[in-house]
Amino acid sequence: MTPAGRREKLSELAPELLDQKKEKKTRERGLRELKNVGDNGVVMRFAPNPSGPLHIGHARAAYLNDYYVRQYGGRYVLRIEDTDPKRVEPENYGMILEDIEWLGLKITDVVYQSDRLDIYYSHCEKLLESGNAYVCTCDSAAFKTMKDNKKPCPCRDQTTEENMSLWEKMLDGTFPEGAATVRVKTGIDLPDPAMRDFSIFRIVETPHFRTDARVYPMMNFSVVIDDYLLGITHVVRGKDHIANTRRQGFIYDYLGWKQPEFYHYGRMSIGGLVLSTSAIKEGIRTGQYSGWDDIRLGTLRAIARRGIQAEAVRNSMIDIGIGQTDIVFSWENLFAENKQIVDPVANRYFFVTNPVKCSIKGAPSVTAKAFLHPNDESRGCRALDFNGKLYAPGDEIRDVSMVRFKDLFNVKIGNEGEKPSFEYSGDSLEDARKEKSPIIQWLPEHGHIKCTLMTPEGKTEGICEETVCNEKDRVVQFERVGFARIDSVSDSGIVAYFAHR
RNA sequence: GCUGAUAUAGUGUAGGGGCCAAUCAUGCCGGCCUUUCACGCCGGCGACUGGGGUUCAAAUCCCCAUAUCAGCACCA
Repeated sequence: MTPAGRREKLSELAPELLDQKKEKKTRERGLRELKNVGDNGVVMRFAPNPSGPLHIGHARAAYLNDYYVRQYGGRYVLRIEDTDPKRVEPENYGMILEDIEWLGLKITDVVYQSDRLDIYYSHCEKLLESGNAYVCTCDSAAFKTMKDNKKPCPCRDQTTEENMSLWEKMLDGTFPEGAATVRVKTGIDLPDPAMRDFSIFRIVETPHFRTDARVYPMMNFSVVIDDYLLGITHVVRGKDHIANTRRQGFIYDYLGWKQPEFYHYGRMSIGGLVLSTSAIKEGIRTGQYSGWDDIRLGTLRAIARRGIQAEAVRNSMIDIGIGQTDIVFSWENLFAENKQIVDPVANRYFFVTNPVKCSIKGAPSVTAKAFLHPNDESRGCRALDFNGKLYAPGDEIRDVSMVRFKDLFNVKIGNEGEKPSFEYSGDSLEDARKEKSPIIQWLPEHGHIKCTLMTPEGKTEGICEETVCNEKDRVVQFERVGFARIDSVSDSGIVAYFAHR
């Protein structure tokens, strides 16, 4: 029974089921509800540290939080966590902002932690004064040994006055880097070693280009202060922070503050890809990668360059959701999302690899018309002139006796001695179908341009239609090859980056 | 080692005691449509980690095992 017949039959038997079916189809993707959402919606945050541009892992955090802000309304705070002078570089700030722009996040507030050191200091002093923190001057390795054996270090018993004076010495430069740290008193005999008297401030002598401090808060401290002061209501972050959440709980308690709601999603590994910023940096330095947007990388700028749309990334991330299961990121699924977005808009063009110039005997000179998009004829056609000769894909005219050049005509392929010969064989599409001739792409003798198709595996040289020059920065579909973003157009030809089939 | 988390088709997800011989997407296979091996449409394939327990009833609750992951940094 044909699909139409089925539908007709169903409408006779049970018309209400037709609607049901449609409903299923349009089911929209979504995430689970958040707990304790107030009348004013939510305040969420995205908090990258500026050690490099954003990558696909950041996109998950960014979009998950973004989703809820859009869902419930409220504010979305971008917080630049730049409290490690050793890992912040000026150019990264700009790249992060660009990446966020590309992602299309609904950011409402932007704060830099390096602007807020005084706030952290004053709250640290509160903890010191209430006896919930102390300045530890032990060697870090020695402390670790004591901590591992549930033994308190001598500094733990210092008086408030002693702690305050040591704190002053941290700030005024008396202590060199590494000589002192502030610890929260959580309990040195806690069953979980990760909870025991962890550090909340340290001395770093490396200069910071945005501030001239030498004492910096540790993430577990600054995050608590900021989340509370900025009114963050819900935090969605990776499960690598699950211990941090519990650590931060101590600080919330000591300060008498209520915690936001926390959600921790599972680890996401990205198959066959270098994500570590330090490794990428090294690769760029040695010339192994062309830059942060080298298409072999998982940075957002790299996947953007390949023609992956931000919306496709968003859909993928929402689809993955906030489950705590560890997952393997699927390029396949991302590509499918991207295709859904890009297919209706991408113009179609011919791309020919390994081009072979063919003279077609007995063929009339014609101008072929091919739709820019087969499902939207209103967009018009490309015109491809044929004047006796054309370029055919070398690999596809071997071992066949007849082909149809798409939108042109049929050609019989014979073998005269060593060289194949080509003979016009009519315009009839039916004939080609009858013969089961492959329908293949081709390019005019004049009116084509060199085109290099870049893929993560390497480059493919070929030629494509001249008018592709007008598609710079857009995604096109090279028929039977796949979708690609036109990256550059010059006299020497076109460079396109392959996205996916 | 200690602490904690998680385990549903190849991949990602839904389902949180009976409506589950388990959802949806992707993938793969077959068909239809088509001057692309695209898109669209139709059909099919494919999974509850294992073992105990609770219960009339367990993918769902409990315990154990196994596996994986995370944290135990003066990084974030």
